[in-house]
Amino acid sequence: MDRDEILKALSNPVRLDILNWLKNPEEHFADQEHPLDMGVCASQFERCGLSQSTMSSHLGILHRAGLVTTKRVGQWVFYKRNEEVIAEFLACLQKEL
Amino acid sequence: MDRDEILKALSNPVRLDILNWLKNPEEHFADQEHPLDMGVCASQFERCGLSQSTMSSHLGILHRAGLVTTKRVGQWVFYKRNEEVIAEFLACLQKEL
DNA sequence: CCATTACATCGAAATTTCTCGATACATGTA
DNA sequence: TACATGTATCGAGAAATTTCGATGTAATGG
Repeated sequence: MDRDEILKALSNPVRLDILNWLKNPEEHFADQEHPLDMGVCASQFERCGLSQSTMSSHLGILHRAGLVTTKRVGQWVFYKRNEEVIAEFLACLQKEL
Repeated sequence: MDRDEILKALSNPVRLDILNWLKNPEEHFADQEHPLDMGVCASQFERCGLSQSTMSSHLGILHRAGLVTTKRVGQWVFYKRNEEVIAEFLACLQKEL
Protein backbone atom coordinates (compact mmCIF):
# COMPACT_ATOMS: atom_id res chain seq x y z
CA MET A 1 0.00 0.00 0.00
CA ASP A 2 1.72 3.14 -1.25
CA ARG A 3 0.11 6.08 0.55
CA ASP A 4 1.52 8.76 -1.72
CA GLU A 5 0.55 6.93 -4.89
CA ILE A 6 -3.00 6.60 -3.55
CA LEU A 7 -3.11 10.32 -2.74
CA LYS A 8 -2.07 11.09 -6.32
CA ALA A 9 -4.74 8.76 -7.63
CA LEU A 10 -7.31 10.57 -5.50
CA SER A 11 -6.26 14.03 -6.69
CA ASN A 12 -8.39 13.76 -9.84
CA PRO A 13 -12.15 14.33 -9.95
CA VAL A 14 -12.82 11.70 -12.59
CA ARG A 15 -11.16 9.02 -10.50
CA LEU A 16 -13.01 10.17 -7.39
CA ASP A 17 -16.25 9.82 -9.36
CA ILE A 18 -15.32 6.30 -10.44
CA LEU A 19 -14.65 5.23 -6.85
CA ASN A 20 -17.90 6.82 -5.77
CA TRP A 21 -19.96 5.17 -8.51
CA LEU A 22 -18.50 1.80 -7.50
CA LYS A 23 -19.95 2.23 -4.02
CA ASN A 24 -23.47 1.79 -5.44
CA PRO A 25 -23.18 -0.09 -8.73
CA GLU A 26 -26.89 -0.96 -8.77
CA GLU A 27 -27.65 2.75 -8.68
CA HIS A 28 -25.31 3.82 -11.47
CA PHE A 29 -24.97 0.74 -13.66
CA ALA A 30 -28.37 -0.90 -13.46
CA ASP A 31 -28.33 -1.52 -17.20
CA GLN A 32 -25.26 -3.77 -17.18
CA GLU A 33 -25.84 -7.09 -18.94
CA HIS A 34 -23.67 -9.04 -16.53
CA PRO A 35 -24.54 -9.46 -12.85
CA LEU A 36 -23.21 -6.52 -10.86
CA ASP A 37 -21.69 -8.65 -8.12
CA MET A 38 -19.01 -9.60 -10.65
CA GLY A 39 -18.02 -5.97 -10.68
CA VAL A 40 -18.57 -3.18 -13.17
CA CYS A 41 -17.50 -3.66 -16.76
CA ALA A 42 -14.85 -1.21 -17.94
CA SER A 43 -16.95 0.07 -20.81
CA GLN A 44 -19.66 1.16 -18.37
CA PHE A 45 -17.57 4.14 -17.33
CA GLU A 46 -17.43 5.74 -20.76
CA ARG A 47 -20.85 7.30 -20.30
CA CYS A 48 -19.30 10.26 -18.50
CA GLY A 49 -18.21 11.55 -21.90
CA LEU A 50 -14.53 10.70 -21.86
CA SER A 51 -13.05 8.41 -24.48
CA GLN A 52 -12.44 4.69 -24.03
CA SER A 53 -8.67 5.15 -23.87
CA THR A 54 -8.95 7.92 -21.30
CA MET A 55 -11.20 5.88 -19.04
CA SER A 56 -8.91 2.88 -19.41
CA SER A 57 -6.02 5.10 -18.30
CA HIS A 58 -7.92 6.30 -15.21
CA LEU A 59 -8.93 2.74 -14.32
CA GLY A 60 -5.31 1.67 -14.71
CA ILE A 61 -4.14 4.39 -12.31
CA LEU A 62 -6.74 3.33 -9.73
CA HIS A 63 -5.71 -0.30 -10.19
CA ARG A 64 -1.98 0.37 -9.87
CA ALA A 65 -2.69 2.36 -6.70
CA GLY A 66 -4.53 -0.72 -5.38
CA LEU A 67 -7.84 1.08 -4.97
CA VAL A 68 -9.73 -1.28 -7.28
CA THR A 69 -9.47 -4.93 -8.17
CA THR A 70 -9.97 -6.36 -11.64
CA LYS A 71 -11.23 -9.71 -12.81
CA ARG A 72 -11.12 -10.80 -16.43
CA VAL A 73 -14.08 -12.89 -17.54
CA GLY A 74 -13.99 -13.66 -21.20
CA GLN A 75 -13.70 -10.46 -23.18
CA TRP A 76 -14.66 -8.34 -20.24
CA VAL A 77 -12.79 -6.86 -17.32
CA PHE A 78 -14.79 -6.17 -14.18
CA TYR A 79 -13.83 -3.54 -11.65
CA LYS A 80 -14.60 -3.44 -7.94
CA ARG A 81 -13.52 -1.22 -5.10
CA ASN A 82 -10.74 -2.78 -3.04
CA GLU A 83 -12.21 -2.09 0.38
CA GLU A 84 -9.25 -3.68 2.19
CA VAL A 85 -6.74 -1.29 0.64
CA ILE A 86 -9.08 1.66 1.04
CA ALA A 87 -9.52 0.88 4.74
CA GLU A 88 -5.78 0.42 5.15
CA PHE A 89 -5.17 3.75 3.44
CA LEU A 90 -7.67 5.55 5.67
CA ALA A 91 -6.12 4.03 8.79
CA CYS A 92 -2.69 5.07 7.54
CA LEU A 93 -3.84 8.65 6.97
CA GLN A 94 -5.35 8.77 10.47
CA LYS A 95 -1.96 7.91 11.88
CA GLU A 96 0.41 9.70 9.56
CA LEU A 97 -1.37 12.79 8.34
CA MET B 1 -13.66 22.46 4.01
CA ASP B 2 -13.21 21.53 0.34
CA ARG B 3 -12.38 17.83 0.25
CA ASP B 4 -11.17 17.77 -3.34
CA GLU B 5 -8.98 20.84 -2.89
CA ILE B 6 -7.39 19.19 0.14
CA LEU B 7 -6.77 15.99 -1.81
CA LYS B 8 -5.03 18.04 -4.50
CA ALA B 9 -2.93 19.77 -1.87
CA LEU B 10 -1.94 16.37 -0.48
CA SER B 11 -0.94 14.98 -3.86
CA ASN B 12 2.50 16.58 -3.70
CA PRO B 13 5.44 15.15 -1.72
CA VAL B 14 6.85 18.53 -0.73
CA ARG B 15 3.56 19.57 0.83
CA LEU B 16 3.24 16.23 2.60
CA ASP B 17 6.72 16.81 4.02
CA ILE B 18 5.74 20.27 5.25
CA LEU B 19 2.67 18.93 7.04
CA ASN B 20 4.75 16.14 8.54
CA TRP B 21 7.49 18.49 9.73
CA LEU B 22 4.86 20.66 11.41
CA LYS B 23 3.80 17.71 13.55
CA ASN B 24 7.10 17.92 15.46
CA PRO B 25 8.47 21.43 15.07
CA GLU B 26 10.91 20.99 17.96
CA GLU B 27 12.45 18.09 16.10
CA HIS B 28 12.85 19.78 12.74
CA PHE B 29 13.13 23.48 13.55
CA ALA B 30 14.96 23.52 16.87
CA ASP B 31 17.17 26.37 15.64
CA GLN B 32 14.32 28.83 15.15
CA GLU B 33 14.93 32.15 16.91
CA HIS B 34 11.27 32.62 17.80
CA PRO B 35 9.42 30.33 20.20
CA LEU B 36 8.02 27.35 18.31
CA ASP B 37 4.59 27.59 19.88
CA MET B 38 4.03 30.66 17.70
CA GLY B 39 4.37 28.35 14.73
CA VAL B 40 7.15 27.79 12.22
CA CYS B 41 8.55 30.74 10.33
CA ALA B 42 8.07 30.51 6.54
CA SER B 43 11.78 30.84 5.84
CA GLN B 44 12.47 27.71 7.90
CA PHE B 45 11.14 25.54 5.09
CA GLU B 46 13.68 26.66 2.51
CA ARG B 47 16.28 24.25 3.85
CA CYS B 48 14.83 21.46 1.72
CA GLY B 49 16.59 23.04 -1.26
CA LEU B 50 13.68 24.72 -3.01
CA SER B 51 13.65 28.45 -3.59
CA GLN B 52 11.90 30.99 -1.37
CA SER B 53 9.19 31.66 -3.97
CA THR B 54 8.54 27.97 -4.50
CA MET B 55 8.16 27.28 -0.80
CA SER B 56 5.90 30.30 -0.45
CA SER B 57 3.75 28.85 -3.23
CA HIS B 58 3.48 25.47 -1.50
CA LEU B 59 2.63 27.12 1.81
CA GLY B 60 -0.02 29.19 0.04
CA ILE B 61 -1.61 26.06 -1.43
CA LEU B 62 -1.70 24.41 2.01
CA HIS B 63 -3.18 27.56 3.48
CA ARG B 64 -5.87 27.97 0.83
CA ALA B 65 -6.81 24.31 1.36
CA GLY B 66 -7.20 25.13 5.05
CA LEU B 67 -4.59 22.62 6.18
CA VAL B 68 -2.43 25.24 7.91
CA THR B 69 -3.07 28.49 9.71
CA THR B 70 -0.89 31.57 9.48
CA LYS B 71 -0.16 34.34 11.91
CA ARG B 72 1.77 37.43 10.97
CA VAL B 73 4.02 38.79 13.73
CA GLY B 74 6.12 41.69 12.61
CA GLN B 75 8.06 40.77 9.49
CA TRP B 76 7.44 37.08 9.98
CA VAL B 77 4.62 34.72 9.12
CA PHE B 78 4.26 31.66 11.32
CA TYR B 79 2.66 28.45 10.11
CA LYS B 80 0.87 25.78 12.12
CA ARG B 81 -1.10 22.71 11.22
CA ASN B 82 -4.85 23.31 11.32
CA GLU B 83 -5.78 20.20 13.29
CA GLU B 84 -9.49 21.02 13.19
CA VAL B 85 -9.63 21.03 9.40
CA ILE B 86 -7.36 18.00 9.16
CA ALA B 87 -9.63 16.05 11.52
CA GLU B 88 -12.70 17.19 9.62
CA PHE B 89 -11.11 16.11 6.36
CA LEU B 90 -10.24 12.67 7.74
CA ALA B 91 -13.76 12.19 9.06
CA CYS B 92 -15.13 13.24 5.68
CA LEU B 93 -12.92 10.73 3.86
CA GLN B 94 -14.03 7.97 6.23
CA LYS B 95 -17.59 8.65 5.22
CA GLU B 96 -17.29 9.56 1.57
CA LEU B 97 -14.35 7.64 0.19
C1' DC C 1 -8.67 -18.50 -39.98
C1' DC C 2 -11.34 -14.12 -40.09
C1' DA C 3 -14.32 -10.68 -38.16
C1' DT C 4 -16.09 -8.62 -34.07
C1' DT C 5 -16.02 -6.98 -29.39
C1' DA C 6 -13.58 -5.43 -25.21
C1' DC C 7 -9.74 -3.47 -23.27
C1' DA C 8 -4.82 -1.68 -23.07
C1' DT C 9 -1.02 0.90 -24.92
C1' DC C 10 1.25 4.37 -27.89
C1' DG C 11 2.29 9.06 -29.54
C1' DA C 12 1.01 13.67 -29.67
C1' DA C 13 -1.49 17.88 -28.33
C1' DA C 14 -3.61 20.55 -24.63
C1' DT C 15 -3.71 21.70 -19.96
C1' DT C 16 -2.02 21.91 -15.39
C1' DT C 17 1.55 21.84 -12.00
C1' DC C 18 6.14 22.86 -10.45
C1' DT C 19 9.99 25.71 -10.23
C1' DC C 20 12.75 29.71 -10.63
C1' DG C 21 14.46 34.64 -10.66
C1' DA C 22 12.78 39.16 -10.54
C1' DT C 23 9.94 42.19 -8.43
C1' DA C 24 6.34 43.99 -5.33
C1' DC C 25 4.63 44.42 -0.68
C1' DA C 26 4.99 44.53 4.48
C1' DT C 27 7.45 45.41 8.60
C1' DG C 28 11.12 47.01 11.50
C1' DT C 29 15.22 49.97 12.18
C1' DA C 30 18.67 53.63 11.57
C1' DT D 1 12.93 58.89 4.90
C1' DA D 2 16.02 55.36 3.42
C1' DC D 3 17.43 50.73 3.96
C1' DA D 4 17.34 45.87 5.34
C1' DT D 5 14.71 41.64 6.16
C1' DG D 6 10.82 38.47 5.42
C1' DT D 7 7.12 37.06 2.50
C1' DA D 8 3.98 37.06 -1.62
C1' DT D 9 3.19 37.53 -6.45
C1' DC D 10 4.39 37.73 -11.42
C1' DG D 11 5.99 35.79 -15.79
C1' DA D 12 8.21 32.21 -18.05
C1' DG D 13 10.23 27.74 -18.82
C1' DA D 14 10.30 22.79 -17.44
C1' DA D 15 7.89 18.84 -16.10
C1' DA D 16 3.85 16.16 -15.21
C1' DT D 17 -0.97 15.16 -16.13
C1' DT D 18 -5.00 14.75 -18.99
C1' DT D 19 -7.03 13.70 -23.16
C1' DC D 20 -7.56 11.90 -27.70
C1' DG D 21 -7.35 8.92 -31.98
C1' DA D 22 -4.86 5.19 -33.78
C1' DT D 23 -3.10 0.90 -33.05
C1' DG D 24 -2.11 -3.44 -30.50
C1' DT D 25 -3.69 -7.41 -27.76
C1' DA D 26 -7.05 -10.78 -25.88
C1' DA D 27 -11.18 -13.44 -26.25
C1' DT D 28 -15.53 -14.88 -28.81
C1' DG D 29 -18.05 -16.63 -32.56
C1' DG D 30 -18.79 -17.69 -37.38
